[in-house]
Amino acid sequence: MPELPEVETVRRSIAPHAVGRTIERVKVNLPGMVKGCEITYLTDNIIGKEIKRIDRRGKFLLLRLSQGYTLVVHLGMSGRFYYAGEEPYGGFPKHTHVLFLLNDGGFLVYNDPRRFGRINLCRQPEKEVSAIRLMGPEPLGNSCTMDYLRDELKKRRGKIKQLLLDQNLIAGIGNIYADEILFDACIHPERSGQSLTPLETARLFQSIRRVLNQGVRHRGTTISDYVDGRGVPGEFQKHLKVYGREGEPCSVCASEIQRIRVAGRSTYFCPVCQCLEQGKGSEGD
DNA sequence: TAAATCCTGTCA
DNA sequence: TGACAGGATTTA
Repeated sequence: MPELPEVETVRRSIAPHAVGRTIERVKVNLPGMVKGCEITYLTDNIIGKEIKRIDRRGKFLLLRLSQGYTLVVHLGMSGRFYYAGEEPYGGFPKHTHVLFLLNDGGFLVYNDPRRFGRINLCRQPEKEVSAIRLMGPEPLGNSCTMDYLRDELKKRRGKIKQLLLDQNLIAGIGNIYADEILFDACIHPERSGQSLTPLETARLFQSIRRVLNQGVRHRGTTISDYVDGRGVPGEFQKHLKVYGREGEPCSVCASEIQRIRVAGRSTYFCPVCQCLEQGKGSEGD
């Protein structure tokens, strides 16, 4: 579910209810969701800590706690992380795996039907969590420059769609936004990254920033599961140009949107706007 | 580089 | 009943 815009929206919507609060109790219903540290380490050390700040790195939420601890949360494919002012009548929903009771009587709720997510407590996530350690720059930050993108595309192999999904190249892009970015940049998802012309690389760079910013502005994309930190769905699904639109007319040229499989993922594109031969050098991949 | 894997839920 | 789903890691 959650890509950069969704995780960023969760961060922003949860912060007003969590920052400044203290974690009074923690309840782990499904021990398997705690990965990367011992459960007892988490439960023993998190009690009494104040949530000082909430950061995001790629698709990770980082809850900075007092005394140097960080609660690391990844939502996987179907995870939800939200604030609830009180326990709902009839109890928390199915698949609520971890609960944090705050000192205002509210809860931070971690719910994940497919269990692909993870939670752990550590002191230096940027060093201890390898996915974060190896992660590429933030596409909406200053460290991700066009020069960086051009140089990386030059040395990597593979299709551009797959490269956009690689968190070690650029952090936070997932299947929906990769397709929307490539449509915005008029680049076929199966083009090899190395074959992009300087002009196309420049377009891609702009499209990454533009589309992700749009996603954040519309508070994320809700296809089915995703809700923000207060349980509110996003709006960007109303603005998707290609993702999930197989067979529908392209909003630009009215050609039928196609669906293919790239790197094991469903991939939607316009065969005319994103022509495979556009600016193509020679090779395939 | 691709496919299998971890899971449950939903839809055709 | 089978295919597929917003992710990431492991394996062949």
